[in-house]
Amino acid sequence: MTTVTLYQLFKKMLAGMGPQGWWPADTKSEIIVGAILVQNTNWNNVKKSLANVETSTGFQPELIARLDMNDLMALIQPSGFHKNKSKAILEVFQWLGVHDFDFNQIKQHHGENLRRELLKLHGIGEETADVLLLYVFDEPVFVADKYDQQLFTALGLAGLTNYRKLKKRIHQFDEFSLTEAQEFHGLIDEFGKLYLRKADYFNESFLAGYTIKL
DNA sequence: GGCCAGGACACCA
DNA sequence: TGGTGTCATGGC
Repeated sequence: MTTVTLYQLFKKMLAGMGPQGWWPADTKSEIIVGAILVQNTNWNNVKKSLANVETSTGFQPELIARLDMNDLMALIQPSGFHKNKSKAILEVFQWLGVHDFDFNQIKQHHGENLRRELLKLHGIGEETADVLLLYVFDEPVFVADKYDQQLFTALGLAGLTNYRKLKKRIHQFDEFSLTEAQEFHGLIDEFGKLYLRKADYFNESFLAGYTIKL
């Protein structure tokens, strides 16, 4: 058994898998729409919806904010939950529009309250809020999604049964730069798809035999 | 043909 | 706080 720190785990995964280039999108608007659409949904379904939204808006935030709810529902129908998700998308983009879709201005205006403000928006929960902080607002935060919980459980930690419990146990995240934090989340999710979907897969991975100390 | 995917929310105890 | 049902679609 080899014990690693969180940052050592990141380096190990980066060496084992290579850079993942997350988030896979060309614009911040595309990241936001994708982050909402992917909630409990396979990315392949999300891609169909993203293509529809791109065709109709070019991911111009002003156009997305002005979409008719029914039109938006039709565009994102392939990725499921289109009623909830269309509402979430419109709320977020109308909220962004208050500050002219200027992400730096929004960040400055809300300061330390940015995460709390994001959580007030309907359809934005803890994970999506952290994803937006990490990939849209350039804050090096840790995203504690289901794959993270499974990974850290496989690495020997007990009791990580939900988002907050894991999030609370991550103290020493300061050593991660922004790009490293973005890469780390991508690595963990891609690792999860390969090695965590079934119980035994982890033991076949390059992390078998490792434990983590937080 | 059932299961599930890069969650969130309302409702309940 | 913590657990459960619901929301929808497409791939396997």
